[in-house]
Amino acid sequence: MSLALKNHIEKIVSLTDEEFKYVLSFFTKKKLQKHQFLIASGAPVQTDHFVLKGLLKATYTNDEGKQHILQFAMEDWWVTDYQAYFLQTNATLNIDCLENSEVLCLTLENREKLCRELQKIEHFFRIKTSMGFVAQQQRILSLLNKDAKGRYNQLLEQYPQLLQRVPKTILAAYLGVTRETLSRL
Amino acid sequence: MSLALKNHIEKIVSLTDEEFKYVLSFFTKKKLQKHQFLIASGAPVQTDHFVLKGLLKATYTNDEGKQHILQFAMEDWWVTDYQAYFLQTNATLNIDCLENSEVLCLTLENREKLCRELQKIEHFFRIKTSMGFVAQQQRILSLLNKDAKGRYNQLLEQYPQLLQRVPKTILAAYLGVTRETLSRL
DNA sequence: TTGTAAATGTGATATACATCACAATAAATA
DNA sequence: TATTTATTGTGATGTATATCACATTTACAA
Repeated sequence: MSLALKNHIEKIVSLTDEEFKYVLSFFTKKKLQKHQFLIASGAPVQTDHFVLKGLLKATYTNDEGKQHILQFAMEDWWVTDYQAYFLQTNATLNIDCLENSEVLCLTLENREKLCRELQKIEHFFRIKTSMGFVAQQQRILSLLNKDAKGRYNQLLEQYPQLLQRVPKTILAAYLGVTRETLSRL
Repeated sequence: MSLALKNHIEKIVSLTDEEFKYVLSFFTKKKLQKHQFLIASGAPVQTDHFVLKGLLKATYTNDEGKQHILQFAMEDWWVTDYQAYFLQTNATLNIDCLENSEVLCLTLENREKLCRELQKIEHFFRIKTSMGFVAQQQRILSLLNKDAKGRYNQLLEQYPQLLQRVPKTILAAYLGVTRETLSRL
């Protein structure tokens, strides 16, 4: 249900039913299977995505083939290759599904049109992005400050659900350690 | 000169002289000496800051007394303890001056008022924050991906000016290595 | 100028984590 | 169900970086 999006937006601004209907008309729904790619490195990035259902991961693979996870995205989260999306360049990230998923897609053009026409939505995205910015600062501090164990414990505290849904191999790639190290706790 | 702020904003939206005059009326100017604190850990965070002149660092000090640098801020950059600013809680960061500095201060109340009254400004902050978000994702990838040398080289490439203005001891705290390691390149 | 503090370089050693290797389960798929 | 493929644990060893210690240089202040 796209009610999820309405509830999500209304945590920041309230919308009439007509307004929300209008907002929703700018999105398209997409269903993906586990292991399917939402964004493939090298390809243009058309859309940002609000996750209705499922779980995805955004990863960067370096020259030596080592994969690092920039973010997870589950229900009510947004995910895309933001650098490529905002600058309209090709993706450097891969985003794929850890579970069957369902997302609402928003092109940059539609996002900007929506923000122009409904200041409430521009407000929503400004506040949302500010909160995302703060969350990322916390992640940076965590990487600077804490060792593997500390980062693992913090992740458990913040997102205990992830532990149930994601294999440890994958968690390790998010924490920036090898699966062996994580296995030894 | 606060022309710097006008030019800065106009990279994203254009403002008439009257509009800019109005915008500027929401800011207050503050001058600081080298070593002076703009934000002190534990105290409330009243304002966000646009740097007119000088150089500052935002740091987090952990339980063992080790200091990590979350960001530098020089001319045309914005800096505050964003978590504390947006959530109106006490600072967990310290922000102090590496050089004599001059900043324009904007309270959260004024920021929100300005955004409400002038959509252009809400647009400006939305875009600005989105770019900041992207820059931080790059920093996270750099911390996950690169070793000390790689991160150092990237910093040199991105901000060669910093090298002239900041002692290596301090750069090390930004890169997440000890000064000894950085000294050995 | 002289004295004190900050910044830098370098050695010796310790440690967290990576890497490689292999085995044991658990889960997905034919 | 059987067969393959992913996930996890654990040992042995290597390596980047931390830590501690001390000397040298540079900046700042009395």
